Amino acid sequence: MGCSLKDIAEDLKLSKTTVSWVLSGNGNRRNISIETQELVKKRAREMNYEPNLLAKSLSKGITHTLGLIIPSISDLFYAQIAKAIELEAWKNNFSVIFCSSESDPQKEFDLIRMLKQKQVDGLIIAPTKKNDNQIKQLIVEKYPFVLFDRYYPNLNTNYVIINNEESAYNVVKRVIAEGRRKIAIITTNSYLLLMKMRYNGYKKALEEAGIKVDENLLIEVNVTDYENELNKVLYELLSHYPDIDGFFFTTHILAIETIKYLYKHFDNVTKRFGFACMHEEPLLHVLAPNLKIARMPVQEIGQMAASILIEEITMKQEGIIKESEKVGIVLKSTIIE
Amino acid sequence: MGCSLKDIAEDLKLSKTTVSWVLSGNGNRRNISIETQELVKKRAREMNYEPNLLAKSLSKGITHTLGLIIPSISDLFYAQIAKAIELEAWKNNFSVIFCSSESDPQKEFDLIRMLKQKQVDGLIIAPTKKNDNQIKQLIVEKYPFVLFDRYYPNLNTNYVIINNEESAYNVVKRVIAEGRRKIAIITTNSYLLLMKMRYNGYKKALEEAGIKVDENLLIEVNVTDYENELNKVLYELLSHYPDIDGFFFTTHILAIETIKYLYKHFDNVTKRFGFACMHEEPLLHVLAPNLKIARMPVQEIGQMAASILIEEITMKQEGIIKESEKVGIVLKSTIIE
DNA sequence: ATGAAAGCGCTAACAG
DNA sequence: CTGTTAGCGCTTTCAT
Repeated sequence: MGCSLKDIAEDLKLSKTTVSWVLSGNGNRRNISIETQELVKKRAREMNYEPNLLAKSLSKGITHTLGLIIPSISDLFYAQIAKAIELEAWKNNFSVIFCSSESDPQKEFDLIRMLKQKQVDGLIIAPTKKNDNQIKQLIVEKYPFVLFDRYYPNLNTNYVIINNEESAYNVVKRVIAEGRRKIAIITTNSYLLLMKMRYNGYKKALEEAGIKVDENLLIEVNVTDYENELNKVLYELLSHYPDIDGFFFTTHILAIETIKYLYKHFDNVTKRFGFACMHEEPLLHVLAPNLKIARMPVQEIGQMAASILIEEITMKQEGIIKESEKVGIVLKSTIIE
Repeated sequence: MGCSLKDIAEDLKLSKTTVSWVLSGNGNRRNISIETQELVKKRAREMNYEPNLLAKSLSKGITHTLGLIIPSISDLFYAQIAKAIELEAWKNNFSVIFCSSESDPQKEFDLIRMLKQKQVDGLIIAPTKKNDNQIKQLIVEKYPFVLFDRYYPNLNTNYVIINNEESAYNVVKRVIAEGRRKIAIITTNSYLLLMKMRYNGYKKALEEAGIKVDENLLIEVNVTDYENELNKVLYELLSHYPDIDGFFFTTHILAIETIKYLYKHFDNVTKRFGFACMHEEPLLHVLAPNLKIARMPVQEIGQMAASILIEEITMKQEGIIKESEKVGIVLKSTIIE
């Protein structure tokens, strides 16, 4: 169906080389006569020629494709970042294969492997695992990649994260400033460093205000089943400690579910409770106007991650090996109240 | 870095052919001795062999990659469908390159072209254009693809859509049943067939209830700038027709923005107005408990689209050409009140 | 039971 | 200015 370089060459009684030069835009640099160039281009158009990028990639050793691995593309936070990544990639003539790891280490492993086999030029990963040999392996192989959202502080990698501790601190501080004293923290995946940091921020804010940190007000739920789990856990929490007057949510998903729950079971929700959460969700602020939000700079996260990666790929491609000059970026959230 | 078939073959003093047979799992079928098979596999493991899928694809003519083109991956509706597509693809050993067209016909065009050049085995598209030559071209070329969300009724293609008219009708009917009589419709992209269908459903519900359809209550906004536009337009609408007592939104985005606006400018929003909208958004229902929703079967849409496409690709691959036996699927929404 | 060789569609060093 | 040739890594027909 599709015609190839060879077809054009034969048709024109030229060599594949010549045709290749002009069609890949190197006609002038290679001193192909203008007439020949025009001829080839014209014929290519007539024959509806489309280059086979697969063949080109195999030959040149670059696919102009990135691999993106995130917990789930249907999570708005990651979807927004994915969008920014895609845009930046498109600007640079890259496309992206997107993969949801489902927070499953095994699937993450398989995905990375598959993407490497498909010869993507680089990876952007929000890793799920605590300590990862595969990541170390990537480093050893000098495979270009950048981590975001989560990272490994003791590994020398590119990464883009946000100021988690500070954000949490700022937002909880504002809830305290409203006069709330008994603030519960709802969290998940606490084995992740970023969650620890958010907890630390929460703690710091309380301590600074002279409030004792109460372990009983720390609630952790399992992400995979939070809808059910939260209902149960919140019920217990609020019956044992009916004087709770505030919540800090370490993710927007937890905020959504909890506020839903509260609306179902309490009146005057926003009078009774103060709220703080990480990441903005469109309607949350309407529902709880007193909510303090640390808004994530999603565009920047995606844009930075992609451009850092593409930069590294390009360098590598051109043989410029700037050994171990990895870039780590910490972006700031915006506090909304 | 990575080693190839050839390396293993040389190392083992075997031919590439033999190594290829066993590593691609065809050892038995090709009568390679068990010992040789074990030997090869062992050595491959030791040498950390990973197949180059690019080369394999070029050779076999199948990439096991799909292209997905949607208006925007950061739109929750599309993100959910994308997730379902990805899952179904993964099950069948396919991966997917995702592309946001930004509702820009030119970008859509370029994306389809690029994906074809990258030799994706098939496309899943939520097309933006009214009438599309490129789509017709795909048909001529027998390029596997499936449309969803939007489609071209006069073209013989695979498609997966929902019962737009009926959904709109059902949901508006319920608002009327609550006693609302002056129901405005907020819509966008009315050139799209699916929007026309939703409008028809709205109209049908009104007419059936003996309510005159008032053109002045039909508001269309431009998606690309709806935040600003909506504010202005709603202000005017509500000053001219202060007795409006209900809204039907043809997309969840419009619902979100409008309800935000209403909460800012009115008290007793849910007493004063009845609401109906297409597609579910988590918090909307909490904010407006009287909202009638036509919930889209996002999982099914994605799952169906992907499996239809993969089915067709597989058929084509195996040379089974079931000429023009395209499948069109109309899924039903679920009404929530 | 295994291998030689051509081919997928493109690039690029080298020749002339 | 243009062509020859080998090669990217894998598959597959046809020999042996």
